[in-house]
Amino acid sequence: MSHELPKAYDPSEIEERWADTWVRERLFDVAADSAAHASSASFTELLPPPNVTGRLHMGHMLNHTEMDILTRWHRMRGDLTVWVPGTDHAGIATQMMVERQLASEGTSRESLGRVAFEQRVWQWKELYGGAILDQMKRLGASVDWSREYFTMDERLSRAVKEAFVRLYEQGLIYRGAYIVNWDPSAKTAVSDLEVVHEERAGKIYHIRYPLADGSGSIIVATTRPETMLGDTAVCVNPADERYTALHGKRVRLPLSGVHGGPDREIPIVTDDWAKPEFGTGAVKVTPAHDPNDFGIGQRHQLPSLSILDESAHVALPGSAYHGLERYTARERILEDLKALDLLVEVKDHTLSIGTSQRTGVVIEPRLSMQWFLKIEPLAEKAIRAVEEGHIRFTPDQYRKTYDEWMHNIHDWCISRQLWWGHRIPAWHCACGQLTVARETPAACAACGSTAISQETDVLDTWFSSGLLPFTVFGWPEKSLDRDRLYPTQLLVTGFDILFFWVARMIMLGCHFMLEEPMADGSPRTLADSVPFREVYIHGLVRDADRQKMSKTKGNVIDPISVIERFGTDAVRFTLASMASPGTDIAFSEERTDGYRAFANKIWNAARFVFMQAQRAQEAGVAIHLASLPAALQAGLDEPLETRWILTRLHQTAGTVEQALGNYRFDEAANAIYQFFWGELCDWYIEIVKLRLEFGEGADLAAAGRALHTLLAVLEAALRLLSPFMPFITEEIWHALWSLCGAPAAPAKSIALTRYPQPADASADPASVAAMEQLQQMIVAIRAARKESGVPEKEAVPVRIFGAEDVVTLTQANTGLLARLARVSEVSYASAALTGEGTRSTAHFDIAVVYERQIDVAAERERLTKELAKLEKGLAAAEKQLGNEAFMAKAPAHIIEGLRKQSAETKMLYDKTRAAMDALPTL
RNA sequence: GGGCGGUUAGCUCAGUUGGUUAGAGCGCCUGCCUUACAAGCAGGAUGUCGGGGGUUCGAGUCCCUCACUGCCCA
Repeated sequence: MSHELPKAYDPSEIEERWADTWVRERLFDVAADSAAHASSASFTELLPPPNVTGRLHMGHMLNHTEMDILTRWHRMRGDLTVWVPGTDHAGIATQMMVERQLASEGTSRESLGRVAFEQRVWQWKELYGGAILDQMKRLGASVDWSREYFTMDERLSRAVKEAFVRLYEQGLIYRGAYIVNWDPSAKTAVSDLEVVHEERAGKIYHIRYPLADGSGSIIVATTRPETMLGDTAVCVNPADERYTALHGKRVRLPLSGVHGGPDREIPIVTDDWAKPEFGTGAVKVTPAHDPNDFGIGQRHQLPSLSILDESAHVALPGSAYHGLERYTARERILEDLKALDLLVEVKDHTLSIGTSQRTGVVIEPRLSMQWFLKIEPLAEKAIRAVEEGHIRFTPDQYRKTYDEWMHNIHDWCISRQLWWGHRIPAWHCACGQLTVARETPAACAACGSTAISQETDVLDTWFSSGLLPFTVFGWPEKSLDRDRLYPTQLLVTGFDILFFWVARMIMLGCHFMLEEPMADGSPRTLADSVPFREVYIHGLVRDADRQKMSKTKGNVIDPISVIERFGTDAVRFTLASMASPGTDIAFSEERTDGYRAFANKIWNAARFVFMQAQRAQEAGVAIHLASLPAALQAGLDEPLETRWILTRLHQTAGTVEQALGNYRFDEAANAIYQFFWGELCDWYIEIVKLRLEFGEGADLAAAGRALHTLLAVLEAALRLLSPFMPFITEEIWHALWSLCGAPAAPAKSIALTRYPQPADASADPASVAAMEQLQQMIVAIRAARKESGVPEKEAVPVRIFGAEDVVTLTQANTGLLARLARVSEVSYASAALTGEGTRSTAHFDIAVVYERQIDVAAERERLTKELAKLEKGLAAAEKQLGNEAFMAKAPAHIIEGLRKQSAETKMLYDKTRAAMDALPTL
């Protein structure tokens, strides 16, 4: 009993079934020892770990589609292929999520306490953390689930601790009070990268500060008047002559008195940072709340006065503003300044404001004690790794972006004041000693006190994810995985995490792995220390109008819902076909609909082939599926269409091979699309119908050969397509192998078969030229028929004029002309054909013999247009050929080509002219 | 302010080191239910390659400039 495909293509049923099967059968797991012994090339990829709180969006879908195409391609080429999935604990995001949940229950993390809160987050993770990976399975991602990780896993946590301690021991981690970006909502420091700068309309205020000696005043300009409570100086440019007389004087800072005491006196200092042309040329200096002012403060030994607490409320006991939120404080201060007549001017001003990437609130620069990673020694190696070509970027332009950033990098603030994350392995003692250790110490290393407490800060999430390329393979332990799978081959990601993640992995990978010997014990070079050898950066998925998707705009496309409507295969193919390196993707449903139609086309082509196989078997023709590889090799005695389709398969495999090697998903997808639909379905299947004659007296041997070619080409085309459309190809492929009732497919999955290589199919370039000639002729006849008003079904006689090769070709393929162009009879003319119902090319003329009148006016219009076009081409060619410089300098093949083309154009022009003249005048 | 892209058919995009008369999909127009597929088949229309200048025998492709537009960094 042969496997029958249902008449209707229904992706949802097929896809869910196979997605489950692939995971259940663990098809893409690679055992560690098989990895060690494999002699083939390895292809390892790390999935950019989605946040455990995440939901799949179109960006993931693009990323996963591209990675999966490459993974499946490499696997089918026989490489040792490992794609490692996992999720990121996502410090702030997850903590916020759980805190929100707690709030809805009327409680908070503070009332729960740290330990209980952490437990609560783990519970949350167990319940909801798998959502995004479940969604991934629906995409068909062929990952190695046996290697799945979570960044807070015991094993990875140990590695994180080890990395931290080593960096500390190497003097690369230090702790200190600096101005950091403070998120007053999450109440934690964040790194420079987590601050999003945006332009906002604001105001600049000119405020008069009276001189302490009563001799006058100085006017400072500021966009943040509330910070004046923390001013410890006023600064002017030393070269600014307006203020020379004030150098060294002091001002009395308005509103700064506490407990009814006097206002503070602060000095006027000179520093180049004050720009004479900005505002009044005099700026207030608030070292505790502005990074630039902090610099001035350090240069002039000014005190730092913190006046805002961790939630950005004024913290200045005894002050009238104590306890006010920062913007309320601003209003009150402005009112009071006005009342004192100290607010000189208020002007509109566009200011660049930093907001928190996670919470969206305005970042408050704040002086606080934090842990930093000294970045320059790491950056140096990371720069060199790319410079020396150990890591290649595609598109190449990102190399420059990377380089630029790496050269202007600042120390990385790695501590976060959160409860969810890798807690920093450092212990404080009352004696002031800090103990950094791999294992929890029993006592203070300096004074022996057991009253030590662990640092409350946790590490930036990106610190642990930056280590992943080696920690997932077991670092710091030695392991087979590490020897065999590091460095990974490729990283596929969006540019948005180029700095967050890609750059950090490079720095940390080069730093840590350089110390690790190779599998054979030899020292590792920088080339083998890199976390990956290639980085492919894809664009953004936008909506159909090229708008960025955002929740506020309400134009977010949910991949799962699109998948439900069109099928995963169609969505994958859409993304692949539009994924041209360096460009964003405007995701359109119309286009997706088109690729669902493509899937449907494939489905029906398969149904057709299977029906033919059934017919053949009923007629007693045996089908030998084992002979399919041999059927891809055709001798010159095979029919033209056989040699042609095999040649095209050969060429298409080559195009796809090259395209995928260059990350040209679009070219690869389009080549397969064109081959499958435009050639296999539109031409080959139509032609082969002629051969599939299993009736009485038919040539069953020839029909059997044609059927085997058809089966072989279909089977190869499915393999070619399977990385792009894994589900439908899997379904049809299995159906194909059960055709003869022999249920043994050569593999558990099409994904575990061999990817078609050009040499798998024989190539006969002459067949392509001949076939093109025939195609042109058929198209010409169809057009002429239409123009003469021949009903679709009616067969008509055709006259042909052409050289001997044309005659030979048509004579050998009359059946083909009859079937595809409904030609009842061919006769040959001895002279060029003109007149009604005629079509000409440079090589032949055809005329349909049909008595009905054609639309002379329309025909005249068509010919006129045609003539104009030919004339233009002819003129251009003649001008070129008449150009002595061109003739002298252009390469021979160009000249030759142009000559040939010019001659053909001339011939066609004459024919068209004649056809025009032959039209009856009105 | 510094840097990097983009501008090609109605729409979304290709166009390899400059080389013959610029392509695809969708959409549009016309005719067909030809039993694998109407989610289809066949035929057809559509471009001063953003403007200007330059290099070259030859420019969509290289250079300069202007305009518009997007992004990154400060």
